[in-house]
Amino acid sequence: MSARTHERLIRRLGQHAALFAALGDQTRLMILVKLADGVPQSITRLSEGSDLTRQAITKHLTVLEDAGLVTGSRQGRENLFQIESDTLATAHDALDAISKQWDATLDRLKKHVEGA
Amino acid sequence: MSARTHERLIRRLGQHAALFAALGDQTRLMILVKLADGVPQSITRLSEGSDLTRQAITKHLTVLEDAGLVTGSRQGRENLFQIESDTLATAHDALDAISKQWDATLDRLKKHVEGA
DNA sequence: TAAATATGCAACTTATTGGTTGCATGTTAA
DNA sequence: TTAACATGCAACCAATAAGTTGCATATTTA
Repeated sequence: MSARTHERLIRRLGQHAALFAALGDQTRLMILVKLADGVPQSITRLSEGSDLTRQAITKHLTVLEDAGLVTGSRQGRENLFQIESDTLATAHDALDAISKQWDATLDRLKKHVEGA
Repeated sequence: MSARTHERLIRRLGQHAALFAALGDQTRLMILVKLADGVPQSITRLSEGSDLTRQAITKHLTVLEDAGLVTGSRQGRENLFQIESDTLATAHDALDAISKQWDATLDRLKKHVEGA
């Protein structure tokens, strides 16, 4: 691996880490699940049924928005949030990158054991 | 959604959150990448090339192990760690669950717009 | 216009995380 | 049997995260 390739890898890891960190909270996953039906929802709406305060939910939404997982748009007195499926796909691909590398190793290993 | 289904969902979200949280750190992703070539490596080995202390790496390995992403086994005076690809697949599936729900919504939406 | 609604902003508290240093213990090799 | 090596354990520190309360502001609606 060249030095430049290595640098790129590091940078990408940083972005991915931020993404996973945003996903690494039960409340935030719950918010994503609520938004996964495609209907944009207000902060108050997203707070309903939770035992947390509206402000806590707002903070979580900020984290999700910074990670690019949701976007909010002010609509009158409401701030409607919706999911960003592309970013979700990015996280998906990051896991693929690691697991595929591992799978490739597994293949080589299997062939080796089989005497191929 | 029934109350029991809802409980299960919550429990699963908790597990998934822990998994993503473990993935949500640059140093830990780096460790996983190092282990992704399939060769079990000692703590000292995994610490080489990092500007962190061995103990810091040890802590990260503990987090990864608690999340089920790696396992360590003592071999003489070394503790050799290797990746657990199944757990990685679990995280993968969790993202699938959310993004597929979103994709389904998108499909319905598209059909609706197309007047189908 | 006045009341109700939805949100934003800021200060503050507590718990967790990421990191360190120092020292003890077990293992291998000269 | 020492010396070198690999790790484990514990105390400690600084920064960040998660949550709260209180108050201000903008937007509807009766």
